[in-house]
Amino acid sequence: MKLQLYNSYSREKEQFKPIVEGQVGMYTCGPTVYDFSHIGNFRTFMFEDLLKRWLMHVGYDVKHIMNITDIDDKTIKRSRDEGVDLKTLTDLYTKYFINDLEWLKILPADNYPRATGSIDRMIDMIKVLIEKGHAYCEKDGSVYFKVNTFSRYGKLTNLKLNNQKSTKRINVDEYNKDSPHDFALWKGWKKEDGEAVWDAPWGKGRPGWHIECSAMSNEALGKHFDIHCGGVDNIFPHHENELAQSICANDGKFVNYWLHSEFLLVDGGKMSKSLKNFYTINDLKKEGFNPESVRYQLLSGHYRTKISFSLEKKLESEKLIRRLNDFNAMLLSNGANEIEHNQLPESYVEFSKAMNDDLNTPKALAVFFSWMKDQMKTLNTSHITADELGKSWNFMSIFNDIFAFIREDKLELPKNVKKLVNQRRIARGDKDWVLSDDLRNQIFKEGWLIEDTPDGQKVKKL
RNA sequence: GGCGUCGUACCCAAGUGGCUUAAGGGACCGGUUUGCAAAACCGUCAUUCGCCGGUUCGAAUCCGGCCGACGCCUCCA
Repeated sequence: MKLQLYNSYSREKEQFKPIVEGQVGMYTCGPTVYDFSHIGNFRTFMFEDLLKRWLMHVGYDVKHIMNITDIDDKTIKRSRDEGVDLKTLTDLYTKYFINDLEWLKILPADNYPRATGSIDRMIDMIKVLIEKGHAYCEKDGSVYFKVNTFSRYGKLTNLKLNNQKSTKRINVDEYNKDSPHDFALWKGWKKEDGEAVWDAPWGKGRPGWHIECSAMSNEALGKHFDIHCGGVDNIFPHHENELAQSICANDGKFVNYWLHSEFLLVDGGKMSKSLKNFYTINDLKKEGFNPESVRYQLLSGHYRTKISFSLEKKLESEKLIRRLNDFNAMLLSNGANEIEHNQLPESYVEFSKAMNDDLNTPKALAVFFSWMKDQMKTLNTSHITADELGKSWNFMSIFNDIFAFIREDKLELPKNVKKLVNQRRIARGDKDWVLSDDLRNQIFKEGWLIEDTPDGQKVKKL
């Protein structure tokens, strides 16, 4: 089975075919760096990471670009509120963002272009749009995209413009646009914008939100590329507008596959800063999460279904991660990694089929776990051939290349814990079970788990 | 008002016409093992897929109605 991906544009699963054989150009909408990103944001980035890892696994050379939005209403407001200049603020939160990605073991993009680095390209595109009659200038120096000049407008979103209800968020009187649906390509300078200002032929100001992605994807991946991802909330208006302006400016094709991940819910509802029902990576670290169990929580539901994040699921995911790591350790202790082998167990076929079916991770995980159970049984109860071990190791390695659930931290026992473990070894030799149990409790309180095996004590980090 | 998604065991979650008298994970309970634990293993855990009706030889899966949850409709991943 070949890779099938659900394309938001056609609203169906399509077989994936890259523009250039063997290569994939992938653009993913990155964060607005005015604050810490939360776990909901990371769900999307995790999905994109999964997609990229799978594309790489099936043999594609992936070029991945993730933009950093460092100029918009929120960044400007925040820098004004805090009295910090815009660049200092956005540099800081960009750094935090990259650190969080690293902690979550999300593979870095090939490039993280910043919006402020592509202003010239944006101005060029806007110029073209004005020349072609797709955009118009207003007295205040703003430039708007004229939505009714693009007949396909609304196709991605499946919205019929004349059928829309006016919501509180859209106050027609505030704008001097021809139509309320027209969106800003360029925003004329206002006093609140301070020094966030660039010169353009139609007046000074700053870019609108959507034009940055058109400009940056264009620069990095060309006018026509394979995959564009984001969260579902980006479909409208962001991606719809991006698509319209890109196609109109470039007279042609833009993106072949639009992929969107669903929301992450907390307490059954959408995360929002105003409800304070969101977690940052720092919050999760404080709660004692390890990156692998966060990865598991985010990847154990299909990317197009809403999932709930909860602290209660922490135990479930940790248990699973521990079991996986035990299995991995078991393979290692049997020397599985030293066997040269290029075959895979039969279960891999089913695993790969699930992944190729629009990244069906719950199914793929089920296949792997079920296989793992059989393997563990064999390892525990009977002899396993070198041939089987080699195959198992290959599957385990591939699995970890995709999901990264194996903990890498080399855990050094703290001195005091080491001492307690030694004392316990002696107590056990003396069959002093009372002392032994007491020491086990003490070690547990230090955050380490003791398992007694025929080969002696095994110590694991909780 | 328009567009759309979803409702499967105590919890999470696949399956979308016969291969399923419903995967996988977690919790619970019983057993093997253990000095006791832990881990591991074995067993148990939905005659049933929100409700009602229809299509069909056959439906969790298709159609209709109802109930419930959620999202989008101009700057939120």
